[in-house]
This record gives sequence, structure tokens and C-alpha cells, in this order.
Amino acid sequence: MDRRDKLLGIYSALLKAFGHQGWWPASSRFEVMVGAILTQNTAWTNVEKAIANLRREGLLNLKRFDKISHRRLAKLIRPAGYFNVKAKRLKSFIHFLKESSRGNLDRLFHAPLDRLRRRLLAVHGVGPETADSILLYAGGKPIFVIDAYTKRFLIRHKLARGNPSYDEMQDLFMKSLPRSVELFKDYHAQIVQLGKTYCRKTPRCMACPLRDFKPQGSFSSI
DNA sequence: GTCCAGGGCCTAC
DNA sequence: GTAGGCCATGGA
Repeated sequence: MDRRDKLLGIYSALLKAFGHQGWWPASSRFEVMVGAILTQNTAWTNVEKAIANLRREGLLNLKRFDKISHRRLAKLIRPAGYFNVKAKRLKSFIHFLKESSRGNLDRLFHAPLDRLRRRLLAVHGVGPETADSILLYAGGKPIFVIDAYTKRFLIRHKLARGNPSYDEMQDLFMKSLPRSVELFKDYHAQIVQLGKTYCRKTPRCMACPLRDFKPQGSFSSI
């Protein structure tokens, strides 16, 4: 079984077990981008509380978000943790949106993928995972998101070993899978669901939808 | 009380 | 280029 078949087989098994995940859970592209920064190293349940605060205050749009003070923003996003760090990062991101496209998201995402990714990575507080989450889930760009769940998944299923870099892991998916935005979106969401449900505390659980994919087969080097 | 969550920045070496 | 410290809340 080559890597493409194994990855597609795993996706098929996850989809059957969990159903479509419908990611990203947000009502606008702006909310996706705010959520992508708020969820850095943070449980999504805590991000939801912060998003709810911002929504209640009518701040989930660029114009109103831009006017809020650091102090008030930090207070509203407090449940998401690292609130001082994230308030600063959100402000930097809003500044980027204004400077790059005057807040016009259609114009922002009209840019070529590689160029836009480089510009996002230049924003303070936007690293590879956050940039790719924004590109895929807000921009509808075909790029695969790598996170801590994905890294554990790849190592556990012998698709990677050692300490693979972000780019290596991303290449592994993108060079093997069809270039489909919907597949990339749902595959990442399925991996997170798998990690939350089975693979963190009970890696050998016989109810795991991937039990038939475990250690069998040869190692696929990156 | 301890551990961890849908990271990224900064500094030291 | 990479290892380690730092940022912080809330649920298990």
C-alpha cells in the first residue's frame, strides 16, 4: 500500500466513524481568523467563551474590532488564556488586514497562495499553523494544516518518525493527496477529532477507527 | 493538586 | 537551527 492509498484509506475510515466535521466552526471569515489566533495552544472550549464575548459586544467585524483598546480586548478574550499576548497578536493582525487590503477579504484572498502565505507569516503572532488555518478555512486555499494532533498521528501511524518539521509534514500530505480544499479541510478536522476521542489517553483502544491501520506495513520516510 | 489544550516569540548556545 | 522559557485560562 503506497502512502496515497494509506492516507486515503485512513481518511475513509475516519469519515465513516465520525462523519463530516464541518470545519471551521464560525459564521464568517473574520471570525475564522480571530479564532485561529485565539486557539493557539488553547482548548477550543475556552476559545468559544472568548468568541462569545466578542460577539456579544458586536466586535466580530474589522471596523469595530479596530477601535477597541488593548485593555478591553484583553479582558474580553481572557477565557482563551494568554490574553495579553493574544490581544497584541490580534491587533497586529488587524493592522495587517488594513494595510494589505483595506480590510477587503475578497481582495486579500485573491492574492496567489505562496505570496499570501509569506505575508501572513510576516505578521507578529502568525506562525505556520495559524497562517495555514487562515488560508484554508477562511480563504478556501488548498493548503494542509499541521498541528500537534497531526504530528502525533503521523508518528503513531508510522508515516513519519523522529522530529519532523512542519514543512516536511505538510509536504507529506500535499504531495500524496489530491489537491482538494474540501478534503484538506475535513481531513485535518478528522485528525483532531481522532486525537480528542482516542489517541491521547488510549492509543491502543480497540474501538479506534484506525485499529486496522496500526503498525502494519512499512515505514514511509519523509 | 497536576496535566494539558487546534502555537509562536524570544533568547541563548 | 534548535532547545528551553514564557505566556494563562479552564476542564479532566
